[in-house]
Amino acid sequence: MSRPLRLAVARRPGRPRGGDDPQVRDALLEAARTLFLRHGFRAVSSRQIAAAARVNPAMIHYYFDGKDGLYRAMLEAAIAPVLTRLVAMLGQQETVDIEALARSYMRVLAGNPWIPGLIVREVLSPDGSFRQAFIRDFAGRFAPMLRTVIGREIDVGHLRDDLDPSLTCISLMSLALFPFISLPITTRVLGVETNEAGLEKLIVHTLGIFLRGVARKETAHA
Amino acid sequence: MSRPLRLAVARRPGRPRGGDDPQVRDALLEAARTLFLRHGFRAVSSRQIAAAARVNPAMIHYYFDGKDGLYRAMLEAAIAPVLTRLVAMLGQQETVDIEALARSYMRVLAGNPWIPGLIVREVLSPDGSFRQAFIRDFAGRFAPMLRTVIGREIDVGHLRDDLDPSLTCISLMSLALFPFISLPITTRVLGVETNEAGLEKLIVHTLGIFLRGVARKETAHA
DNA sequence: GCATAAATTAATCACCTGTTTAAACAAGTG
DNA sequence: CACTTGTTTAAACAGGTGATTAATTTATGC
Repeated sequence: MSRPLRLAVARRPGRPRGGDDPQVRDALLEAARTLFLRHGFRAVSSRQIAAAARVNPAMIHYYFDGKDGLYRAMLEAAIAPVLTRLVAMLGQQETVDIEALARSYMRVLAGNPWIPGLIVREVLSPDGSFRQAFIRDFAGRFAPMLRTVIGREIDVGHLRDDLDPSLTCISLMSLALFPFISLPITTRVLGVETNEAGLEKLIVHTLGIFLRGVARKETAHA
Repeated sequence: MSRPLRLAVARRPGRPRGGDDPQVRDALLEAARTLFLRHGFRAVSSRQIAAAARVNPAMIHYYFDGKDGLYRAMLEAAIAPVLTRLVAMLGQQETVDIEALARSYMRVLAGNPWIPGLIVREVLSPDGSFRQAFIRDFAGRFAPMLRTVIGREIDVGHLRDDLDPSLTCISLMSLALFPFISLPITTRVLGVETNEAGLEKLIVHTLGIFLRGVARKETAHA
């Protein structure tokens, strides 16, 4: 029992044995993702994040140049994969099937439950700190793309010709996104189920509403 | 020029002449509404509110027992009138016209632009501090009511009989609410207009999508 | 082996937070 | 007049904030 403290301390000062370990950096990113997305940027302190990552608070400044930098890094790490996949999905194919697009979009939201929360907190909230970047890097490109696709469908005659493309965009986004951002409420006041079967029912229902809502009279939904 | 400071200070200590002035209290409530709804609870300090109200910070504790109490009072003052009106609107009439209901609901949102922001920040955001009360006092009553109304319309045969009432509720809320909470984004990426004409177009468009989406085949929309 | 660089710690910095206190002043009351 | 009550102020309080520093330990290059 000569040096009992050694066992309690996870890591003593000094350069670690292994080469360059991304342990500390990754632990900080993970803790930041959990805490920032749950409680928001201002509500979480650097000390809390460091404690959750079992790391010294000074490491935040060492690796990310402060709390702001950690936040930015966490946002990029969280958003980038999904974003690029979604944009690629829309950019690859020339003929876009709106139904398939909405379907995979909703599956992405259901598969990454932190996305709706992030959108609500950082994009839709007044003063959302990510709003500007979100508009520039994503919405600014995605929304006009979608409008173009819808406009073409209207011109071709697949959709009602009295539709406004922009407003139809909004309706589609509303139907596809809002159910997920309101999930914490609707599960409690409407008893919506979040399992796989419930998700599939939601998708089918939503697509049913939208497709009937935009279809020409002759082209009634199957 | 014996006591020049008197002119610079707006009010010296002591009981004011008039009876009980609600000036300070109201000034605090107004400043709180402006700042809280714009920047959120945590981002605004007591000193900022007091400064905006041109009042000593201690007045917050004197009148509202602290920042929390001021927040609660501000929420109640802001929500109560709209809330009671909306619930009364749904409770009075026995035969509910869904189209008229959605229409007036959207007009309320458009007429009180701070409501969408408040819902996003305090209800939909994770850790939204108003979420519990919102569910208990409003959504918990409003949503089941709406579901009942929709379910009856399905049973009567006005709507498709393969519709799920709960999911149809969500679709209606999505279509009616989301365009307003996403307005700061869509105005910039889709150029949506927010004037009276644009609002009317949005309402007509949204109702067109929804009513066609839920209508039976025979009962095609006008 | 020795100097240098990298990684980590404990301690501390200046500042801001919500709140509280003690006093000052004005009005009402006897 | 004295006394109490209500309102307001300036000042301070205890605690938390992000950021920084100096010291410490280890790994690496020569």
